[in-house]
Amino acid sequence: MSEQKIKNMEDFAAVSGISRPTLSKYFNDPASVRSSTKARIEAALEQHDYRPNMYAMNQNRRLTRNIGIVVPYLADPFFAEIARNIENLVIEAGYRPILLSSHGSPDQEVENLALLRGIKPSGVLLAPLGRASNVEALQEYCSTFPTVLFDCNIDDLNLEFVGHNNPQATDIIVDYLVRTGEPPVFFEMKSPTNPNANKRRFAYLETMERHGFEATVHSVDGSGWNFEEIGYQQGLKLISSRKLVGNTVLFSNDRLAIGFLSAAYEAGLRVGRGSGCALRVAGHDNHPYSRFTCPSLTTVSHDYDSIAAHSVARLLDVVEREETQSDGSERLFDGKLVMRESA
Amino acid sequence: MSEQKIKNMEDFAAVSGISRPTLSKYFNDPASVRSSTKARIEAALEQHDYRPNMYAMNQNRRLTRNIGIVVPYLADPFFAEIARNIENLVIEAGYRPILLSSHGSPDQEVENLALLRGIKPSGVLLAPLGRASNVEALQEYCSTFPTVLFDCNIDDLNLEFVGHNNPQATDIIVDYLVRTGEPPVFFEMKSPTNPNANKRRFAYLETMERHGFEATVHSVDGSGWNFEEIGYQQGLKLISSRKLVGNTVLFSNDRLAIGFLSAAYEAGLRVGRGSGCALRVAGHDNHPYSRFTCPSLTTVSHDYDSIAAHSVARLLDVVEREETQSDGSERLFDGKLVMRESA
DNA sequence: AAAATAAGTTTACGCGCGTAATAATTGTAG
DNA sequence: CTACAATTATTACGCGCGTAAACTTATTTT
Repeated sequence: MSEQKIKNMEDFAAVSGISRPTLSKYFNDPASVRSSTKARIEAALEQHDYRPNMYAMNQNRRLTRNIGIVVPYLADPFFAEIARNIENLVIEAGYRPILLSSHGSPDQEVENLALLRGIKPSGVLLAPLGRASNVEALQEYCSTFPTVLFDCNIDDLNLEFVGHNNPQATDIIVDYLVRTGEPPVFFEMKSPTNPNANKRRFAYLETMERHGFEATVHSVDGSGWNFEEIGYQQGLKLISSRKLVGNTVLFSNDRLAIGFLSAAYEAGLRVGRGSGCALRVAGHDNHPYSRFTCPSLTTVSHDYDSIAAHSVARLLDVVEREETQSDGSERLFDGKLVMRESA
Repeated sequence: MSEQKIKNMEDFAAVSGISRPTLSKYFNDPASVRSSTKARIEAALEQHDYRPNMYAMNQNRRLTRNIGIVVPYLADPFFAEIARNIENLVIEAGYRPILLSSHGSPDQEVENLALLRGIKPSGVLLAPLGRASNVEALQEYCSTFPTVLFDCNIDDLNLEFVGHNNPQATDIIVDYLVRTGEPPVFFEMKSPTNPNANKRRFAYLETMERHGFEATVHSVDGSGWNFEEIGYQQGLKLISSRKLVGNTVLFSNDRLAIGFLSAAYEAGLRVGRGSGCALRVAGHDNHPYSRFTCPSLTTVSHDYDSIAAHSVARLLDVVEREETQSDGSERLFDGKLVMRESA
């Protein structure tokens, strides 16, 4: 490694014997130069350790190769996992992911998009908060760059969406519960931010009707993103007041179920499929921690891989082929039943 | 909102009636201009919606006001929580956080620092992987910008560090366990990446010796970041082979304990403080999910708030006052005992 | 009110790289 | 070996903003 200080592309052009415009081309897209010169450049790069100034680079480029990823709440392992998958796919495709969390706050969500706009991203993958989102503001920003929504759709935005097939997922878990015992009651938060919860309730009601069973919905109080706490507190309340109907509970998501299982344990209620059990519990999402609850949680999994892969693929299609962005089209992936011990 | 297109600071200077250099000063630091002009600028901003081009801005600035935050594994809620706290503090201080996860990979860790170097951050808060880290590479990069280490120290880097007081934390949890029942055995991974685990084992051995008890360490197989899985699998193995010594187990971290509790439940082993219980379990970290285990997990909490606040404060001290970075100084915050039901 | 100080304006240049235009070179096909 | 196409080199300009210097205006001090 030679010790001359290479502070810009001009210097590097000098020591590498390659003209600056060609270097510029190379850094923009290594495949765009002849393979022999590519080799020469890369040899020189190993010797001299130069990296183009990112700010100067992106100032005049139309394609920054930055991809924004915005999730509603990164401290939720569910989103952390999806984000991790998406990040890797974005990197593999030769782009640079920029991961932002809205921390459950609509203002932060808008802030994140504002930041992204300043960064002139090639595209953005957005999992919106949902009903809490500031739709007008999002619309404003999302019109600035190619955007694909994932996990949670907002119809008014009229953007491409890829997500989970909530009706189908609800179907298979309800079917399973019905086949193996009593029909389930449904446990949800009264006013969930995420519209998936509503879709699941609708699907539950519909499926129950089709089966000819009476549906029961427990809509509990609580707001925010501390779902386990809500499941725990409201679960305790429901159990101690003996208002819980039936012996099978389907939760609107795994995190509520995780909290509830903790409450059931504390209340001495045995949960599971066995004969000695008072209650069966099932969830939605296949949350990373649902394997380790007591008992392990029967749930229905998102097709994480497909959702991540398809979101990224669709966005890059729009970005690379400069496709006109199709409006409001939806692509849903089926859930898979995950049978564990809780139901 | 007027509809003239304002595409750069010059245009905005024209419509706002303020000279471009003054605007530049304002955007660099709003407090650096007279309050009357600040008001005029902000009034104009509401009318015309202009934001300076971030790339052009940062190209020639020495202080980009970007703060890099690198954590080893963001899908771990423990780090997600710390990162969230730190992000908020950084924003409050008027800086822009850029959160990156190393996803458990030393290469990714180096990649992250390389990316940050390209972004010319004002400073970086780094929670390294630990023993797996590529120390030489980190050293190379961290000499480029002010860096404060948190959560996990690497002595060779000789950087400022703020973290958890592992010896003290181990002391209080062992003390508590000893006071309330049998002395604990220690459960850990055989070759943990995180040096905190080693510090905790040392502290355990020392504390046990001081108490005059015989120490027992179960060092189980397993690598990677899927700690719950390791705690579960190895826990099952230990339980079924009846090799578990004593009736009280202290885990090197909560995630292992969470997995183990799942195994114990499955094996029909009742965990807790009560008379009908076969086993007491305690952890380290006060992981966000430790409240919701069955039974809830007795553990010792990091002083999250202080660690986050102090890391940020120290970094900004160095950044703003251009202090020479003190070498290798350590600041540790005491843990707090969290008594729950598992021990 | 005059002097001293602080803040803003004008002017001008540079940052590092994108990119267009033209000339020179290389590689390939006939 | 010649003719052609595909790359690369040269040259030159612009992007949007930071910033320095000299000057002018507004505010504070005495």
